[in-house]
Amino acid sequence: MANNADVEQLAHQFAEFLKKKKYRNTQERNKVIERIAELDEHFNADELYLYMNAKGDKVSRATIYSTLDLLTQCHILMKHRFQGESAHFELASRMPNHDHLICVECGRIVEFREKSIDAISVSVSKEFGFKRIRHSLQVFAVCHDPTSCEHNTQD
Amino acid sequence: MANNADVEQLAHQFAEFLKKKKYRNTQERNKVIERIAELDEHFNADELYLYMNAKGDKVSRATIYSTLDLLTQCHILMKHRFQGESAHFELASRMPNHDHLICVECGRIVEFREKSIDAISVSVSKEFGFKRIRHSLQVFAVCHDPTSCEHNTQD
DNA sequence: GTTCTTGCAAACCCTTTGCACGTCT
DNA sequence: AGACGTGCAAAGGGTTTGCAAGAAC
Repeated sequence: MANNADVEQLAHQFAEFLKKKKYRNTQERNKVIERIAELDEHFNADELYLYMNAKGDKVSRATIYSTLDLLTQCHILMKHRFQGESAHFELASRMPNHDHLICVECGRIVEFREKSIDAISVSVSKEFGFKRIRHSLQVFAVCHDPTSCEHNTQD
Repeated sequence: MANNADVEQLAHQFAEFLKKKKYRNTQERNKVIERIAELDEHFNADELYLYMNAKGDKVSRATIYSTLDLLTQCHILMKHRFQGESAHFELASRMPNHDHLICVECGRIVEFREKSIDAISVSVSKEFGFKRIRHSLQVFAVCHDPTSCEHNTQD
């Protein structure tokens, strides 16, 4: 939980977005982006809510959800949905164009980059006359680490 | 809604699964598989429930959910989760190993087969010491058909 | 001062569950 | 007969929403 990805740069990017859309630049929204920059891992709305509460920030769940939505709109965050779980978010800048390898036994998620998938998704889109925006590839598998598979749920 | 994929073969496959697992072969479960064989498209639990009700079958939502789960377990159905929507199902035999191209404007879903993705998912799994089970690739894009994009939500 | 955002709790959707009744073996 | 499956309605988790109070512009 100590990444400190360019908070300034993120805050700036967010402020620009808000201005362009004529949304207000509130304290809560700024707190959210500060805290998000501290996170290294995927997180969901409730984890962020609890994290911020633990840090003494007083931001409601409703605001968390609404701000996460804004941050996804302006591509600061990527929103993922693994299996039947709650939505997970992560900084788009953290590891561009990666996909996920998910252990169906222990829930562990490994990130990987495989550039050919990008090219494939572009060519498939073109083939059907679509304009590609992004893709999401999830590979479900079983990891080989029995200890993790027995004890962990999302490590 | 008129495919009539091998109902017999599906029913047989399901019956075998039930027997092996010592689950009971009930009227409701059989009705479900019959109706599913009639469906050409993806569907969700509620759509199936309404479809069956319209056809005069009296099967509760609880049973629909439980039966869809069994059918997924024995690989007769594939279960997908697109975006933030409800779970969608489709016959696995309908189009093996395909992935989805999704228009973010109109929601239209195009299926495509691109065999190289399978190979990639296997080699990535191996690289991390995982044993691949399956993958799910969703390509988000904008389709070029303005009419559809304006009026439809899931066509 | 007006409009947008917040916070709270209630509503919401999809899915699962508890329990009494019915059905399969 | 006994165990399991069903149907109903209620509960559950995650997310959204309505409304009154508060902050941004």
